[in-house]
Amino acid sequence: MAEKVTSLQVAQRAGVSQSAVSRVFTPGASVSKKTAEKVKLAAAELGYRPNVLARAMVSGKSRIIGLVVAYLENQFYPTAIEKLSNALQDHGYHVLVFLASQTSGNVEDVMDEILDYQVDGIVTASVAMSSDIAQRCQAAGVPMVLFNRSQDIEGITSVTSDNYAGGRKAAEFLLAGGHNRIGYIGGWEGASTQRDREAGFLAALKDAGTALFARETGDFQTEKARAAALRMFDVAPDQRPDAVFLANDHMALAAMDVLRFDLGLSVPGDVSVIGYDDVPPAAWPAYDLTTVRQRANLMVEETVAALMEHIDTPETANPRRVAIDGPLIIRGSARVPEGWTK
Amino acid sequence: MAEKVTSLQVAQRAGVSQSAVSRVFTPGASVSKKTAEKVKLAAAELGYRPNVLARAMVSGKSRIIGLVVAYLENQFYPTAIEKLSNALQDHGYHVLVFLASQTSGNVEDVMDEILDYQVDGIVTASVAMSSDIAQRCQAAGVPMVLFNRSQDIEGITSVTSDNYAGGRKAAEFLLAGGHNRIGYIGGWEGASTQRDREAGFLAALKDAGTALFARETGDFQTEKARAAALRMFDVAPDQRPDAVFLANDHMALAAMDVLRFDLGLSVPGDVSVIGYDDVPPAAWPAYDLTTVRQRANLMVEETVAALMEHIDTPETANPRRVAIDGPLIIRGSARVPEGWTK
DNA sequence: ATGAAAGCGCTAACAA
DNA sequence: TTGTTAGCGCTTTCAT
Repeated sequence: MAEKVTSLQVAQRAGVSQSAVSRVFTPGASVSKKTAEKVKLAAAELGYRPNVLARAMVSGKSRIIGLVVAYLENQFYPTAIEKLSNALQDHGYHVLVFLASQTSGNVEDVMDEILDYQVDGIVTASVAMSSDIAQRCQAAGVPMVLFNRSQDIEGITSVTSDNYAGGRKAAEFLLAGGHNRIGYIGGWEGASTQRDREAGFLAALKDAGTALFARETGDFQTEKARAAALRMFDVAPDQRPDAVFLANDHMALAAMDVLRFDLGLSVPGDVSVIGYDDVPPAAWPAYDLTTVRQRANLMVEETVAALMEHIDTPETANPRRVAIDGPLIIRGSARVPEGWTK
Repeated sequence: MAEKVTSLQVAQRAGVSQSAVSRVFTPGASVSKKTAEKVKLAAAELGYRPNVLARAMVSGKSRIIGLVVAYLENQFYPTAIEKLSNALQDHGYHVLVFLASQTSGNVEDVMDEILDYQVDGIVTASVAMSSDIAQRCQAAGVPMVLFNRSQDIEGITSVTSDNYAGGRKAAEFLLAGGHNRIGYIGGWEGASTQRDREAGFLAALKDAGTALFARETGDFQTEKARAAALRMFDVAPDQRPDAVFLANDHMALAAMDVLRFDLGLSVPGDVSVIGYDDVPPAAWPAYDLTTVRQRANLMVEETVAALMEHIDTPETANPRRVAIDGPLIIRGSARVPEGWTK
């Protein structure tokens, strides 16, 4: 079996020094055309490829980005991971995945593990971040960007959609549709997405002089969202909201099922439903969910750009909080006000 | 800012040799209780953590598993990745993700990149594998297991569901339901899952003396599956199949939408539909899809077990082809034959 | 049980 | 442009 081929072996075969080989495989190095060719030939014959780990040790750059994810149930994340991983591959980086679930300890432990791998940067997708952890990364000189979460921590870059504005859009649409018994089913209360979406939603309601009619929490989970929907809608008709905004599509889809199949209500005839994310199933005809789109492509682009900037030019890179505006995608699950078009 | 702490610094602070520190952080090494305590204290004070990359260089074990994925559209994969990553974390490994998409070159290039990272093992999820590549990995001494794909290559371990048996189950259920104009919409023809599912399906049909009524290809993609469904069902009623089996749920969901919303047909009144995978949306009331379940948990367990075996005891580990039987989950999208129960 | 010393495969000064 | 030399931070003999 073909054993590990080192740069030294290539050097010997090509009749050059080991460092010459190293130079040939280092983008910006100075080598003559002739040497380069000799080396490349020898390398090809031997099947040589540089050892990334050895390179990482001496150069201090592993070309690995640590990605911390909490859960993948919400389909927004798989999509985002795919795009993120792709974008980073184009920059010569690869993604090392860390799941911050119960079985593997808490976020703090995970961050330690990440740092052990000498990653060049960290992306946390929807994970609560203590300022303590953030500081440790900063101390270690490892840039971090929060994806789909913002945090009130000085000097930490985050990329989100404009959740506040998105919440407003949902409310304005419902208001324009003539609804006046409007409910809200929130996500996990610790999430900035939940807070900001609700804040925008409530602000727009308030601006219109309307009070929230009902509120429940679904914790971003299917079963809890179903339970929340039942609590809110399995009541006397005159106690029932005529519209509901849910903090994400995942919950909105579950709520639509409860409304239509458990309670026999019509959507949007009896109740208008709006979600947030615009995950693929939201567009499926069986749901046709009106929702605020998160522009995953843009969010990923900004994330990668920020990360590269922090890695390449740490001195000049300044932390920022990017909030990307997303459109309300008008479909059939909420009554369409006069003058608005799909 | 806290600079990088090395084992040497810890050693000096603890008043021991650098190798003593190494031993304390190496599970099976011999250190006295006293030294261990001194070292641990010093390490804690300094915030020392071993550098995984340096360890990998000398030990030859990176504790990194390369994962090659083609696409994450099919929701079976995100789920599987999450479980896989979790299981590997419990064994002290982490997953480095490689996407084998167009933008990043073909599978071959990706495999080279993976090997550059000195991974201890490779899992390929639904990726076509040439015997050439497989051999290169074997030559490099890196164990590989194929997840959800089998391949006719000598000596390569794969873990799949029992797709042939699953295909049979779908056919038998449809047959028992009294259907006699049965159609099949296949996935990407290069996939072993597609081939095996169809082979089992056709075999059961043949056993019953029934011929396939119609066949189309959906390539495992939403849009192509929609188009295939339209070709198959947008015809004169007497030319229309009364049942259809699709090679995965992703396509089955799309087909149900076409049937009900584009063509105004009733499911299962006019047409029975069966899918394969049992992804979460299959259970949603709006679809309530009858489907063959892939037991992701078991598949992941087997994958991890095989991988660990190949890594820990390469001599005694023998390649195997694991096919895990999965039940037919009877829901509402296909007529339930007398005597069968949900 | 512990320390000294020799690398793992590579990059990055530094000379030449 | 090239070769020589010195490490990167760690594990692992080998003595002691």
